[in-house]
Amino acid sequence: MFDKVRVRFAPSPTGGLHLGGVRTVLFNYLYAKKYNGDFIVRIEDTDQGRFVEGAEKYIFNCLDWCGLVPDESIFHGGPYAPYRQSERKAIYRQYAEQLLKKGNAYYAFDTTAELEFMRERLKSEGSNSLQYDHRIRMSMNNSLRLSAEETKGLLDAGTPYVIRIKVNPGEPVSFTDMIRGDMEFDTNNVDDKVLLKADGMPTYHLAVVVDDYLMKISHAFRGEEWLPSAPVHILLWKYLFGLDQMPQWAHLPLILKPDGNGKLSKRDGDRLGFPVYAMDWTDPITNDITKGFKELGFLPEAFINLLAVLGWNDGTEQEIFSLEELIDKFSIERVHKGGAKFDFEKAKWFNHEWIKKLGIGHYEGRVKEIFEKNGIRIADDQYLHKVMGLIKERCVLLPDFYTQGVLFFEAPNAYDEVSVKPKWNDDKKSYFNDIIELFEHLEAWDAVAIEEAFKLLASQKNIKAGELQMIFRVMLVGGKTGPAQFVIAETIGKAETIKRVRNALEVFG
RNA sequence: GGCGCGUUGGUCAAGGGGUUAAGACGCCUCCCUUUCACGGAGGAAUCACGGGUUCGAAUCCCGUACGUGCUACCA
Repeated sequence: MFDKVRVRFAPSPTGGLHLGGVRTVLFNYLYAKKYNGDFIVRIEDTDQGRFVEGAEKYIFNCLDWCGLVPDESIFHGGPYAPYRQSERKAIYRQYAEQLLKKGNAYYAFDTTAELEFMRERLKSEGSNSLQYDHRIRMSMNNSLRLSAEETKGLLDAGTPYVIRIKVNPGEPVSFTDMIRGDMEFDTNNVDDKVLLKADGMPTYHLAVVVDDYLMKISHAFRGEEWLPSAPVHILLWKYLFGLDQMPQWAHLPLILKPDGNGKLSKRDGDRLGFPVYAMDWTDPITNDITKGFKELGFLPEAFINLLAVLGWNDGTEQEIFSLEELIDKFSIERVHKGGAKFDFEKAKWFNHEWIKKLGIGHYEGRVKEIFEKNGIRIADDQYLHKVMGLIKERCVLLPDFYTQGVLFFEAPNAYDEVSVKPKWNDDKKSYFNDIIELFEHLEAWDAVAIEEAFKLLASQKNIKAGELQMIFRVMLVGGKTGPAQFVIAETIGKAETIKRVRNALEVFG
């Protein structure tokens, strides 16, 4: 039926790109690439009222950062252009008219007020259904109830109208969802959805079906929130192109907020202190910035990984997957049916793992930027590289390289005196005065040699080396943190080590 | 309210009639290290509930509860 796997991601350019959105892209992408298929990005901007400046470009930046490169899109071109629905407006009308002609759709002239009135009436009658459907359409202002002349008259007079699908009650609708299995719907409670709006733009329902057909989409994976309107799409496929042309569906589970219940939203992230968007999003009107995973210091490899295993696993104990491995191992059938709560702690764990796993070169540039943003000029890239190697296993997010690594660039300006004071005495003071001299004459300046000299002097002076080491550490970095103190000394160099010991000596008295 | 979808530790989850019900995150204890982290060894903690079916149910069926999604000329 389809000679090639073709999937699409169809975002609306209305703001930041949500975690759930990225995961939807990811699952589509993985499936397509697994079968050497195409990944298409189509912009669903049929609601001009919600259009947000800059959102399009932003979405592609996010995809780019994630490494999920489209084969066809508004920016990548392709044989089925245009890929922006607002530019395809005329196409949809054609199909709406075809539906009209076949009797599967009708004109509706009801005003907003009339629709509201209808719902009020239904509510007061105690009806369970407030929908515009077969139960009430013959009492509404549409071409089904009106005579042909009346309809023509309204049309000729330029009366605003929409085109609605005519859903026949009792018509069987079913499809096989690749995740949920066989699905059946009762068209008795499917409403006559608007297909073409008064402004001539299609609604999502018409647009997806038409574009999926025209763009030869073979598999359509989308969020679970679309399940209730799936029967409308199936019907449209049936009326317009035939069910044998329809893509295979899969409805992905939702990503839920970590506390309580409900779909994860931007607000939850703000409230709980973690990002929900892939990258920083600046609202063009309010200029409010919403934090993204990237800017918080996530690696794209980790971001992709954590999203992939939220609702999917390969059945083994493996948790760390590269994009290539995911393409190899992904199977849509193994995606869960139930939603998953997002756990930021686990998300950070993935990033930690990827920082350790990846070569420093993968993120060195970003770390350098972070240092410079914090006012530390990196004159020597080699040195930064070396420092990063020393601290990478203790960094969870990229900015941790700064907090863990500043000590290699700047002497401490405060000391953990609470730890040092109880152990500080004249013997120790003289020890450190002597060690300075010893260091100055040390030939080889490496961790092993430094440690040997350090311990030798300790035993000569009959002081426990352990206590001295702690103090030495505080002298070098200000607190009880960081890698092995002799390694620090080696790295910052002889002159700097001596300088820091001298400084500390003055403070400790 | 109606309709849909779902429900294995706190979280992610394996498992699909017979298991001591994996593993991971987080938490706790210990070891390593006189720092922190990494690493290692342990620990606490689970099949929503009620009925069936069956020799046997986390697994199959039916209810109930709970959650969630949709119910727009938004996607």
